Amino acid sequence: MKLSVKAKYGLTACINLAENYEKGNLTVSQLSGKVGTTDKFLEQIMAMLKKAEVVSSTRGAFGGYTLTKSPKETTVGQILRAVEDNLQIIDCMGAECKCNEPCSSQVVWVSLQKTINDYLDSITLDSLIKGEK
Amino acid sequence: MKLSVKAKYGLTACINLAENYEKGNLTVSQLSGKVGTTDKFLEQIMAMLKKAEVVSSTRGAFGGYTLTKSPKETTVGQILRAVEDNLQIIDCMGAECKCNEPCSSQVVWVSLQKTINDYLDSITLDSLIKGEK
DNA sequence: TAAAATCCTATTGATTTAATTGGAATTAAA
DNA sequence: TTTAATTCCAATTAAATCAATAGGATTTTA
Repeated sequence: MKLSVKAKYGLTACINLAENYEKGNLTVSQLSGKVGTTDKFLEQIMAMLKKAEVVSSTRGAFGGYTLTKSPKETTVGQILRAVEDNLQIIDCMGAECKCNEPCSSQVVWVSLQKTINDYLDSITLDSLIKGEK
Repeated sequence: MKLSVKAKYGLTACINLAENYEKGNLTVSQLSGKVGTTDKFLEQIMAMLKKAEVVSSTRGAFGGYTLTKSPKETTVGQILRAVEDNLQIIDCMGAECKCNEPCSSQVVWVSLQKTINDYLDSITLDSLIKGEK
């Protein structure tokens, strides 16, 4: 049950955007330097964050990305769900389950999923950049 | 962040062993029928569970598998860690982290890891087969 | 009009997953 | 003592996913 590097790069990028929230835009190439990946790969990750409305962009020269909402209102859960296929831990969880019979372990997947989402939604970017637990 | 099918097959197998705990052994081929996979694939999963001492085996004719400890003492966390590479959600988490600087998001990975493990260790096989939440 | 930037889409190489295959070793019963 | 049933061990493979690379189109400011 590994998180992909998109989670790591996406969260790190958003932490940088949070630190810069009052100051304005950051470009992909500014962010990729901080994050430690290529512009082209981070572009794709930023596109996912934008689609989920976690970040907003302005195009053209002097453009870049900002957080859509303030660091206090942006949670780690919002970010990770945007870049990690909704953080879904298993396919077999709802009506789309292909099991013959309702499987006895499904209650575990459903409750674990909720535990993960609730926990990650309890962490805001603001708390992270202020170094709170 | 998907669980593999080993998690699903492994947990389902263990639930079946829990239901049979007073009655004795179950063979791989009995279990694979319940679980919905092939004998040969389930064999590999049972080997992982055995290595982690979640299950015990007896070889030869009339052999098979049982839970090492009672359903009350066996947790879902023990099972999933056995078959899912210790449930480790990201490589970059301890001394082995390859980051230049200690990354600002590491606190999230460490605390999420603990949240997942603690939650899954709070669920016993006994509670599952009795249908408790 | 030129430079800087996001946006869009396709391809690729490496890794991981989910099996499949073929047998060796062990044990109980006939 | 042989046979059938079973776990144990190790290698291979096909398909899927991941992480990146590539090439350009579009938009905006100076």
